[in-house]
Amino acid sequence: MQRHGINPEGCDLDPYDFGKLEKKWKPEWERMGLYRTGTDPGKEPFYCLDYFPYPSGAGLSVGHCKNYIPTDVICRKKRMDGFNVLHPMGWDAFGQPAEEYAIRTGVHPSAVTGINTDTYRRQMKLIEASYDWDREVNSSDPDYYMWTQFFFNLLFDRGLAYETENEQMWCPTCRIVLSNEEAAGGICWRCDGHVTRKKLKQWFFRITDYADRLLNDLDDLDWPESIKAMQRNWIGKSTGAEVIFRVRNPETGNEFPLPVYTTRLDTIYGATFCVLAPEHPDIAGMVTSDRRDEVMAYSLLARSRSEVERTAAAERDKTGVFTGCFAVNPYNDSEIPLYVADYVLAGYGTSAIMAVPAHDERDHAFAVKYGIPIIEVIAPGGVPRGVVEAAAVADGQLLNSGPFDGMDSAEARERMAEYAIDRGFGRTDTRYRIRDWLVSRQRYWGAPIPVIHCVRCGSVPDRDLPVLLPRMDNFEPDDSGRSPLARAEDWVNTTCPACGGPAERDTDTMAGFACSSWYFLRFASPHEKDRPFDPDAVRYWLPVDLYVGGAEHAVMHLIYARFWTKVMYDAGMLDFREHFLVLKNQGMILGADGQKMSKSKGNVITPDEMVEKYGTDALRLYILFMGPFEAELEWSEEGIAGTYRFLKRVWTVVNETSDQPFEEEDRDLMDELRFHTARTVKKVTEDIDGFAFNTAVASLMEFVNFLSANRERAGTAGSLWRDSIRKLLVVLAPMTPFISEELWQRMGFQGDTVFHQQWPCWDEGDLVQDAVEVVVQVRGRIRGRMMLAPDASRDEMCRRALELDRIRELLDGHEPGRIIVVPGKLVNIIP
RNA sequence: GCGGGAGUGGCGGAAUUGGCAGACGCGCCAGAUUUAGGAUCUGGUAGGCUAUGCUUGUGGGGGUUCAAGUCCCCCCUCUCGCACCA
Repeated sequence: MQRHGINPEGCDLDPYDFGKLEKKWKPEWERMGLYRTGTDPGKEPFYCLDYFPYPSGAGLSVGHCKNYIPTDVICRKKRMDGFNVLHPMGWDAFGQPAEEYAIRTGVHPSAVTGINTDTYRRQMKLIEASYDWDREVNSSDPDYYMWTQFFFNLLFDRGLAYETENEQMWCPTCRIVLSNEEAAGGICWRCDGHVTRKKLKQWFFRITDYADRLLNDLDDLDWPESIKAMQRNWIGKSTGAEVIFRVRNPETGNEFPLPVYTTRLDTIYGATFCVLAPEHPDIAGMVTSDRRDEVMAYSLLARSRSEVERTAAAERDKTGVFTGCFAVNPYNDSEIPLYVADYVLAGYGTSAIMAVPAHDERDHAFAVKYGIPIIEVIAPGGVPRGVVEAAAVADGQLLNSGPFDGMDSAEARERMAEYAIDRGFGRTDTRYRIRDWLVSRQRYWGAPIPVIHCVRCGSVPDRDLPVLLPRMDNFEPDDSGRSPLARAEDWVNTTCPACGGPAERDTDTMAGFACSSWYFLRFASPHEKDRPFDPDAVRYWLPVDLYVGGAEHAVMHLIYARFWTKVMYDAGMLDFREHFLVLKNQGMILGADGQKMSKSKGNVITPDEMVEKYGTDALRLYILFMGPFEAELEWSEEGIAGTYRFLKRVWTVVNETSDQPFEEEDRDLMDELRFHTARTVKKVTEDIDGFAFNTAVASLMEFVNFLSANRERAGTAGSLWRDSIRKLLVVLAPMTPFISEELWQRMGFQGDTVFHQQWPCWDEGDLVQDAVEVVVQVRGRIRGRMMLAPDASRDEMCRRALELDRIRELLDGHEPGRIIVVPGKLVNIIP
């Protein structure tokens, strides 16, 4: 070992051996129960939660650490700040991958899940994440999922769960139906495959009833704007009007009411055709016999194509067919043709529209293609723009609109709605894009839907919970849309809880997002036997103070869970409407090649290999230091080597100066030491609280550089040096626990562990320096510098600046015209 | 198209009530030490020039100001999310 500094020759330091420290302190901390949830009645609660992870077979990569290490630092600091901290971990353990693996290998999913959770737990302990493992939960455990089923029943009892048969989003690869959120863009969220449709009877949760509250309550949440924007967009509130057109079949003379939804009622005099979605339920009655074959063929073709095909085709070209029928505009009794076209979506509005080609781009494209008239009815800014070439979508003044001519769009929408209400053919209406939450899944490895189907009583909730998942050997799904559970006949056949007659169990399981919609409540009292949670414990710990995870669940987990909380609030079970007050999304860690880490690309870095090579402390510190918490960053092995070197410098400087005589000889050094120590403590405190871990580490590096540069004089600063080391170790401890604890013990500081120390304060007085450098500018350009007292007067600053040789030279005898002075910082002279 | 975020050295990034651009780290260069180094230590490191100084410089172009990475206007690029939602 190379010797430096002041140690006498031959007295070698033992080198920084992270492996030895980890081996020494892990069992010691375990024995002390350092991570147990605080119960001190005199302390404030702090609940910090990481996203509920699905334990995949691949284990954790360093990317996951970007989530778990920062929250761990926050929790450790909060404990030192004197909070009772709840920092739990558990497993979102139901789900497809374990089931797929089980099908391939014949190992039961519960066994697969056990292996995977063991790996996750081991790795989380490897990076020394300070979870209270006594509170671990597992959503596939009957003690847990019986309460997921309990909440299903709660939703059922409150009229928020219903069964309906319809065309559902179906992923042919996963052989499962998907919720709207899981099939965004027609792409399956799990396998990225194209989604098709399948007609099935499924359970839904009525999340649309809560759309307005889900939208409005977003305003008060401290969440990333992007997530809030995504949720607002997903909920998609729009205000408009529903107007009833009459459809006349010229062949039969029959008339049908056709409600359409529009946000542009002001353009209704420009409606020159109407369009039904191919899925519209009443198509059959609104087609003439000569058009029937063509219309039905079109409707069938449209419905058979995947979402992605339909959207992609639609971007190229609009298609549709004439039904032979006509719709009558209730405002002016004009008769306009009725089409079926796939650019009108089923499931939104009334699945039928009035088309105004003059003022809607899509209608315009369709009208041009099929030679339909275009009538201009809006003049933006009072000037008709002409609508032959393209639609004019802006608001403006009405024309060609009978009694409404000359009105502005906004006013016209109101007047025209009143007109429709008076005459009984329409009303104002609010619509949302969000659809009800399809919750049934045709899979084995999930929480069974606790419903019994009885011919006499219908669908009856099973109150005898848990409804246990039956043990099965073969649970491979098929293309039928029937769950594998349907094959467990002994389990399926049961008796009706209402009438006692023979009945059958529902054979679907719940989507995994049901399990994760309440787990944050379970952690408050994870071992509660007779109820999902202890209300007192929930009142103490909830809402969650800090929730951290990736951005990928913006419109899935994060919206479903908010819905369940509101339902529980309505049921009187909770006294808050939102459970995640502060949400933060960590940025992804990319491979060294700038690509997403993936097994197939071979660029995955595991914490295991990094801990082996550089130690847990260096890994933790690098994750914190590599860049802003929210930023997407590339992994760099040179980077972690850098933080490892830093830790070695810490080790050296503390050990080399640990045994100092207390002689107060060097006043300058003492002042500097006080200044640097206070500045570092302040910066680290504020940066950790502000989630700016990278700059907190940078300031610690600066501080250690300062100590290192002065280590030969350490003994001349009296006890101050030792005090600075003490504070350094305390603020370093949440980030790098092992080296901090070891050096704390070596220094012989008071207390059983560095983690039981109070977080240090700083004295603002220490931050005031005797002299500060003041910049002197001429015309905004720096021409000189001078040292002055920080509280020097404006006059003194001016005088001193004008005395500088360089400045006199530049002024060349001229009087300065104007002088701007920023006290303690700068003087700017304008000649 | 709509919505969110971001453009700063060779690289990751600092700096926001407008006040020294490039903290800290990586990489690189030079030196010291070592049998050796992918170890350690010291110093240097935005570009240009006629180099103790001057000048240019935070995606581009304008503007406000004594002073702009930061504020205002226009534009470009990247990125993420949504996308025929009437």
